[in-house]
Amino acid sequence: MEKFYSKIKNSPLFCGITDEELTRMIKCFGGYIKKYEDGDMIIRQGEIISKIYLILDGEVNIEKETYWGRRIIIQKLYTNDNIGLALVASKNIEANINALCVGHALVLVLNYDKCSTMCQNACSHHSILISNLFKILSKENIELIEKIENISQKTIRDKLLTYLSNESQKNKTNVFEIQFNRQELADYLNIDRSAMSFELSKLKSEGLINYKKNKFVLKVEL
Amino acid sequence: MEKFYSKIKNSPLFCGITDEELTRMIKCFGGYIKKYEDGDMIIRQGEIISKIYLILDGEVNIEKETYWGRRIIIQKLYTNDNIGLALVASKNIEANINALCVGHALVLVLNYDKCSTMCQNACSHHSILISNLFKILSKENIELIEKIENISQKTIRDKLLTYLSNESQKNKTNVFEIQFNRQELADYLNIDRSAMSFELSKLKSEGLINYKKNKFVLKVEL
DNA sequence: ACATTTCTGTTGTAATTACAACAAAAGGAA
DNA sequence: TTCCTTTTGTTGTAATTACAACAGAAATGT
Repeated sequence: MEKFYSKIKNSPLFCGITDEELTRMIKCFGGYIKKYEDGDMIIRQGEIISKIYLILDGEVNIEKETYWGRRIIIQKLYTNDNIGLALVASKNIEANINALCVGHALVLVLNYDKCSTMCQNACSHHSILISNLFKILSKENIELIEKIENISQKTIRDKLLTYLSNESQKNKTNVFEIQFNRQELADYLNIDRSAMSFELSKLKSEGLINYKKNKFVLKVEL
Repeated sequence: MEKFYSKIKNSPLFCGITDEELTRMIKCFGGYIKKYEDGDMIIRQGEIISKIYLILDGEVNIEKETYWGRRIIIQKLYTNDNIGLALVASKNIEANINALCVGHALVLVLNYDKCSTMCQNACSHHSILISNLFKILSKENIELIEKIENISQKTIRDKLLTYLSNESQKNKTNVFEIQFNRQELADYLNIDRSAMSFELSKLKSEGLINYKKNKFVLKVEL
């Protein structure tokens, strides 16, 4: 556990918390590290979540399956991201998503219940943590709205251009790498993969974009 | 202002805060009440937001306009909801949405900056407030994911059935009223209004649903 | 190197949708 | 009531998409 402290300390979750406090907090939270393998479900739709999950290493997809069996990718999470954070605040709400491990992953698991009941006002660090939770959720909120923008476009072409434009802005350059492979991108934008590939080719042949594998160049500004 | 205290006190934002504390807080936050009329922009895309907006009365649409001029309705807010809460946490982020008043509205405006800088550790109520902010954002987060589920369905029919099913679950009955008129619902689900009307008629004729104006009966379970 | 698997691109067709134009219904104001 | 406006429903057509089936490229293992 101790060898991860430097990593944990640098996460947004524990931002502003000193080393000594961190040690106390992890004990107080009953924190432990869990290893996940490819395809493992970290959170399953319908579960009640009372733990905070912090990704120390690896990649996690937040997904949903439609009634008709299609996969929806809500978002992709990486190191320093929290999994299903919004679910811990409301104690009686069932998870509305699945969290799936992609490849290997290391996750710090904290018992939020323990904290929120035990140290209500006792621990000085508790208020820092809640403040961090607020900031993290804010960021996630803004990202979800961006995703809504991406998938709300009318045509495949518009979805791609909006998505690429948003990625370009986030990377602050028109040359960037995207996080999804083609199938994942299609499941993120809710479109057919082959139709998407076709449209990508068309955009390339028209000179609006260029790409090779996951490296993209956006040659137009929206 | 005083006459709104009972209303303000019952909002999730000030949940768990006593009357005396409330008075102090509103003063400390530089709180005031603002009136908006139909079509007024409460938050405009691109603005830096440092205020907390609490709807005391009325209806507010969170919208976005696409590059190609279509309207996207992200969500609809009512009394006790906060407008653009996620935007205040990150001080340098531009608003990614518009907040439009629908009809008349009364909004309590609080200066979050003032609070977060002045009473960092001084006010006991500050930590309660942050904790409330976390809970509110969590709920909003879950609602955004639900919206993503709704609009991620493949066909108009699936979008409608998923949306109505989710509404039915939230209302805990299969007879319920929806918040949108037809055009708004179409802009929420990102589909053409007339095509949606057509599909609604079809669903009704097939006996899967019934409706009259905004009153719906869902006769199937997804 | 080879074989095998996974990922990506291409094409044709049937299904679905957007759009426009219009009709019908509902609601408000005089 | 009548007129006018807004909202909702209907229909035909052109555009877009999903889907299936396949081909080619890239990655992986032996």
